[in-house]
Amino acid sequence: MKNECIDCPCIVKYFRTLNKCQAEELGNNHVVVRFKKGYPIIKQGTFSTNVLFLRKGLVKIHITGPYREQIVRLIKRPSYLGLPTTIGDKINQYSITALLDCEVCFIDLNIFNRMLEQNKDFSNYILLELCRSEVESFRHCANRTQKQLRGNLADVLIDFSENIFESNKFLLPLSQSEIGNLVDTTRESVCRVLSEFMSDGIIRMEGKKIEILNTRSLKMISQNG
Amino acid sequence: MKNECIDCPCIVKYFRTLNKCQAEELGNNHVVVRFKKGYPIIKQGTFSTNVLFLRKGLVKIHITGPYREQIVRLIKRPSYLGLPTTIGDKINQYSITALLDCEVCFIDLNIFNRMLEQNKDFSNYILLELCRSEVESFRHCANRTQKQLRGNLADVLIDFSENIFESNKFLLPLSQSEIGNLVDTTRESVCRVLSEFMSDGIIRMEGKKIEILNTRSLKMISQNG
DNA sequence: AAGAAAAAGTGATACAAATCACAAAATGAT
DNA sequence: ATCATTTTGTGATTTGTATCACTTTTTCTT
Repeated sequence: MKNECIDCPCIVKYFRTLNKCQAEELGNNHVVVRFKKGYPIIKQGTFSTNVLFLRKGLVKIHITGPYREQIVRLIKRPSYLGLPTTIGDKINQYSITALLDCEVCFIDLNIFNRMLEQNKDFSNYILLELCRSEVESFRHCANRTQKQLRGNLADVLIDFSENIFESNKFLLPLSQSEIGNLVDTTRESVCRVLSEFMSDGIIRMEGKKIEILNTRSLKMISQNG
Repeated sequence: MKNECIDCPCIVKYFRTLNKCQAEELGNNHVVVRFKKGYPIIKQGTFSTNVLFLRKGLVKIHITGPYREQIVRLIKRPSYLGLPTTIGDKINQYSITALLDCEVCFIDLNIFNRMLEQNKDFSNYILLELCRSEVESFRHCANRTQKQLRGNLADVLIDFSENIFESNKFLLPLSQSEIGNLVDTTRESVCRVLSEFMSDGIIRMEGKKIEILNTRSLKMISQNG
């Protein structure tokens, strides 16, 4: 499963284009690991000494709450994974699981820290990343708790089409109970609302393939709960 | 309202004790502002070029959601305020309001950035702060959406007595509708549950003064929803 | 390709909390 | 001290969603 790679295109290439730091610093101090769809990348409660960078695929960040599993957010490439916990106390506060086949760079924490220290642009960039992601979490959370089911589901569908797949037609890589975990509801309720959306002609479903037929309606539903 | 202060004890003193950076760097590049209970310190959507440090008092972080006001968290001194937004895109993503009389240091963002650049320990400290607060947000959010009202209210009371006032007897600086905004429910429901807690002998109330009579019960309620 | 396991669909029922509607009490302003 | 305003307390009713129970369909395994 593991395979070393000296000249892999992940963050090295990413930084080269963004001009964020000397890509050379990484050298072969990182490793690319492939994860098949559905496999865990990080497990809540475990110890971590690597910074992860998602160079291919899509993952979910989820935490085991008091009663059910809760999906906090989805992250698509290219992006760092779990920065706050790796930089923080090293104990992973959440799990990360592959929703599609993924390729993840594991960067040694020492190297990462050296980069942080030596490169102002880079550390600035990381700081900004953290800020953005916290604000993002706030918004996400506020929306979810204030809207009701139809609104939240509409949001998920819109988000998928706009940000995750950038098309109105996509293969939803989540089961209905996973969608439930994302919008804080049960599998059954997700099913019911999706059926409603279908019979209202807002979406069309074929297995896990979803096509959004009426984005305007979805946005309306998103707005008035 | 405003008054300059060259030798104020806020962050200067704070850093001196924590040995996080040369307190001198701040010099008189910061200003202390006092806010009376109930007054807004930062308003969502406004532009900010200062880093804030709460040296006295208690504040709420709240965002105007699609339907109601939502309190994201309470912050007591000593603590930075709104770091992610000030460091980020400078537009405040949430409001901050004084719950008790407060004193806040306004530090010029340029100075703050210079400190970040020049002092490794300091920037490390800020990085850690950000990480901690993000993870904290996750947990808070997950708990709230998974438990039901009684559990959430119990949590708020426990949090107040343990972290905010460090005593079982406190003057609750929130109205019932504010508590509602904190646990995502209505004023009426908060009232009802508090009454229940009273008649169960778990708490005692005199106006806004709340005394916790049975912490064990509260923890039980917190645990099993 | 066949059988097992997981996911999806859907009705009936239960229930926590929202909403509405007032009255009582507390707090602030003049 | 008095009046106005904001908070609190509580009942009656509605409602969105959870829960339970079962069937059908899809997906995975060997």
